[in-house]
Amino acid sequence: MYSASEIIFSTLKECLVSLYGNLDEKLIQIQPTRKEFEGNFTLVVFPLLKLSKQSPEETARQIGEKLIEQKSIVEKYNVIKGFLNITLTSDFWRQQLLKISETPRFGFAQPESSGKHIMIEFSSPNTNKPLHLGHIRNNLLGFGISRILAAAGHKVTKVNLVNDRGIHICKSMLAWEKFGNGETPETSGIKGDKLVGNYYVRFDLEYKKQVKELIKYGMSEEEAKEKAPILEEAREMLRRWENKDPHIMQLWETMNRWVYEGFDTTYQRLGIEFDKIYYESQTYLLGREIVMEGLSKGILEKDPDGSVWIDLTADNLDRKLLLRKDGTSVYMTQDLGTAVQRFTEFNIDEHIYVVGNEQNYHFQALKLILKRLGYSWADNIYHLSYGMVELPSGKMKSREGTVVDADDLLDQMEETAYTMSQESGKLEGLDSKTMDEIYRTIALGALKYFILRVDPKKNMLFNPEESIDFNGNTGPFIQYAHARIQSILRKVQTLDAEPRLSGYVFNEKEIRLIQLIESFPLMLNDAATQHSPAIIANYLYELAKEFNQYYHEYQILKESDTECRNSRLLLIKTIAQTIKNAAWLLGIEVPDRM
RNA sequence: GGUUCCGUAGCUCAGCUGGAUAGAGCAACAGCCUUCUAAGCUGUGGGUCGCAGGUUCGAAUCCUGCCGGAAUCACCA
Repeated sequence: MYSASEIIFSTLKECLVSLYGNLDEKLIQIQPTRKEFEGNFTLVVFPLLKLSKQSPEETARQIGEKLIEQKSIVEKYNVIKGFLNITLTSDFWRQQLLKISETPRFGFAQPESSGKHIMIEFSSPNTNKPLHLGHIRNNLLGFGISRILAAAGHKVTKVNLVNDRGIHICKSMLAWEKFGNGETPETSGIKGDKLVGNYYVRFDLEYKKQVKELIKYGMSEEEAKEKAPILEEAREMLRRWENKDPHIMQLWETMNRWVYEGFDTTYQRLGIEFDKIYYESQTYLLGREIVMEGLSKGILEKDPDGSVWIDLTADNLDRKLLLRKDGTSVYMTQDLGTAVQRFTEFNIDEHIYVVGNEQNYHFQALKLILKRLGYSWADNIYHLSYGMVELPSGKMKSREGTVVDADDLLDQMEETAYTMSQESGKLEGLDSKTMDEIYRTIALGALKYFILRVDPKKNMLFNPEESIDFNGNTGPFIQYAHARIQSILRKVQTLDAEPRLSGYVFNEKEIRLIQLIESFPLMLNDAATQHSPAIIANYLYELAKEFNQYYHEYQILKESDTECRNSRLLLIKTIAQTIKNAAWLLGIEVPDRM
């Protein structure tokens, strides 16, 4: 079907051509009419004045008259300054509504119809600490974008590259060996990822103590930080890991397993899943061959000490290390390797990395290096760079324990949902299992909306003192609108007249709602091209708010005129459907009652 | 110092591919539940869109410069 904006565009174009002859399409500027004026669409006439050679008002009137004369879908128009406000007929909007209501997944493209295969990497946790609010933002963004891109018709592969090796893991392992007394998730009753995280904090505590001690004995701070015995021990452990020392390998596997079990619980709770999970312990050697090849081609350079570099100063970046003097690889080397592997072996067209903005420099360099090495697809790498979640006290730091834990936050929110629900008594009569499910849905919806409604690239603030709100511009607000509609629909068994034939004339508010529903595909498209779930979140809010106002102002079930009643029922049913679809893109479920 | 991003109401955020009188929510205050779910609705107060120039019929939006904040510029990942 053609959208109203497409129709109004071609309609206007036809009229303008007949008035002024052929013209540049860019001159036709159409926007939805602002709330305070009458009309559905507005044509800005200023750009057309050169053609009409008349005043803005006269030009607008001329075009308006032409529209009325030639087009039956145009009901009326009005002119304010240089703006031509056009009102389309109620019947036109009814037809649009009918078509939408008959398309359950309205706005969604056919699966994989674009022919484009996009890989998206997100989450990518370290296995030495539990997930906190910052990770939640990463996960929700990645998952949201995946759904949005899939809905836009792309083939999407979601991957998670687990950072399961390195010095930071050894720190947890070492602290556990030293201070753990054999503690396990089973013996302690602590969730695996938290248990391991505790030892990461424990390590840092000990490390700081030792540094302080060394400084007291006259060492410089810099040297002390470098030479603390426990850090040396951790380094030694990493060396033994790299040499596959059986004892270390076993410890590593055990503690990682604890973490994975913990992660799985949290992922499941958040409703997040992946198509493929990579482990860095299996990919960290990738990229060396690519570097060697670049070296032989003279694109890279070798220093006297044997380390390999690329000089990016011509592009305003620095010199970047690709292989250490001992020949081992660094972070960048591995990323080069995995990128080449994914583009060539999986034949993907685009690769999105959901990674915090602290790594902007890294990804800028990554793209540039790949380009220098001759990979033309380097331009199809997109770094979805998102801002930090900050606390009033500043950044979250796992090491220092100043984080908002993902599980704790969810628990707290479920508690809020429970309390609010008990107070309202709306769920009375349901069994406790169903009720629990609803609390979970509301808590999750609140959290997801809270995170996703903010433009990804902006830093956002979370104040743990003020718990996440369930009123106003929130997830539950949107869920509530849906539940209200379902509540009405539950009470009506059949539509006792065919809405298709109805002579009911929609009022302004109703047409605004239809127009909003109708613009959903545009929003989806915007969200996909801009990689921004926030666009969908804000759209949802607008739709829910508009509905709530409508709900308050007009009767539906009690409307005696059946044509009116059925038209309204069709409208709200379609609103519910749209809310559900849009919320799904964000991973937010909408309950039928709450 | 270089690079990137951000700066809109007391707070949290929309709006930014140039269009009409800059919007929401929270907080404050005043109303609305014998009427389809009050997690809602209505109203009041609250703004130098960081500052200064420029581009033009028109700038919160684009350009330049400054100011303020964040991140980054590791033989860490």
